[in-house]
Amino acid sequence: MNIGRAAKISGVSPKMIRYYEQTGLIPKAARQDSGYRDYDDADVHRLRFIRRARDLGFTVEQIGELLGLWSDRSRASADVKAFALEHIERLKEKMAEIEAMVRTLETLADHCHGDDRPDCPIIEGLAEEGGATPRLQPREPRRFGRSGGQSARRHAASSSNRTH
Amino acid sequence: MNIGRAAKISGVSPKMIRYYEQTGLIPKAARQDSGYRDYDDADVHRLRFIRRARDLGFTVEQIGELLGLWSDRSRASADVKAFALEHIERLKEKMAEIEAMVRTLETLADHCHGDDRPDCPIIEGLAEEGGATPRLQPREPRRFGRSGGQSARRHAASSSNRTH
DNA sequence: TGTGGGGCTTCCAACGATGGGAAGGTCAAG
DNA sequence: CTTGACCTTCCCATCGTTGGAAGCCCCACA
Repeated sequence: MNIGRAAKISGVSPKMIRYYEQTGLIPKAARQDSGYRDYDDADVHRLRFIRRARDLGFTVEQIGELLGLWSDRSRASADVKAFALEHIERLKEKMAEIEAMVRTLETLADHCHGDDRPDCPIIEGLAEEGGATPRLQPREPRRFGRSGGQSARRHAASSSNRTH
Repeated sequence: MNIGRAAKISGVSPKMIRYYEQTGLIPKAARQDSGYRDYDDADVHRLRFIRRARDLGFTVEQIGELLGLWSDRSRASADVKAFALEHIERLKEKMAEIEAMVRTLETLADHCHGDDRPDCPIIEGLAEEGGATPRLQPREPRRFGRSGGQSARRHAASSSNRTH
């Protein structure tokens, strides 16, 4: 079947399928006479596996390991379990980080009148001269990107005139 | 003061300070005769503000808005509060997503013996033929990146011989 | 048989925030 | 004057994903 069909039934976009192939996560697809990639049920099965793993927050690199564990019929279930538990720990750390943010923000927001007067403990908390807070996470990227909004991307910030 | 000093006392790396300037988040820094960027206490104050906002999970774009709210002495505290509450909602959504992952993974892990036998409900859950699960989040990037491991990247997976 | 539209191909760029590093200028202490 | 720490600009990489351009392929319909 064509890549579009495989994409539809696996839930992985054609773009990503090509990307996974390119990076070596999946083997190079067979080709039809036309040059089109050709997928069978086993391929789609693997793609669905990948998609589920992504949905559970595994990185592509980790999915490579999971695929290895999947196809390794001699590996112990303990190996898989350890891998999963390790990942769960990472996820929980991430949750804890976000939870800390939420707690801080809610505390600030609780003290904010939220009326039409200008003084605001939220902004003051950010602007605060004293404590600095610089070593809360001295070397943690922490990122975790966006996720909610799927629409409205495009031309992010190219203006370069902000406080200017 | 030089950028290095400003970086140290604000907690924002020199790289990021230049990046923020380049993208217009902060105005162009003054320059010394040498061509070095020159920062005063107000600049550092703003950088610290930015850093705290980052630590609370705001994107650079949002921080631009926060800086606007900060310097706008006529805006209502309700505006700031609404902005913060909106952000809190996004964070909670993110937490909920991660929590769902954790729950799924823990369920799978609970059913896994974790011994030296090969059969493993975790892998089977990912490989599962039936339900598909494809429409749990039909169009959600969901990403949220890495966070724990900072070392070990490089040459991700270029082998292209995996299940091959 | 021609044609149109959709699918496929590859390649290149962008997103966001950050770090690494090269090539070169500046400064202060020895 | 040299040395080393700092600064400058510029480019590249990360990670997963999407968008788009230029060009080929395929099928259905007239």
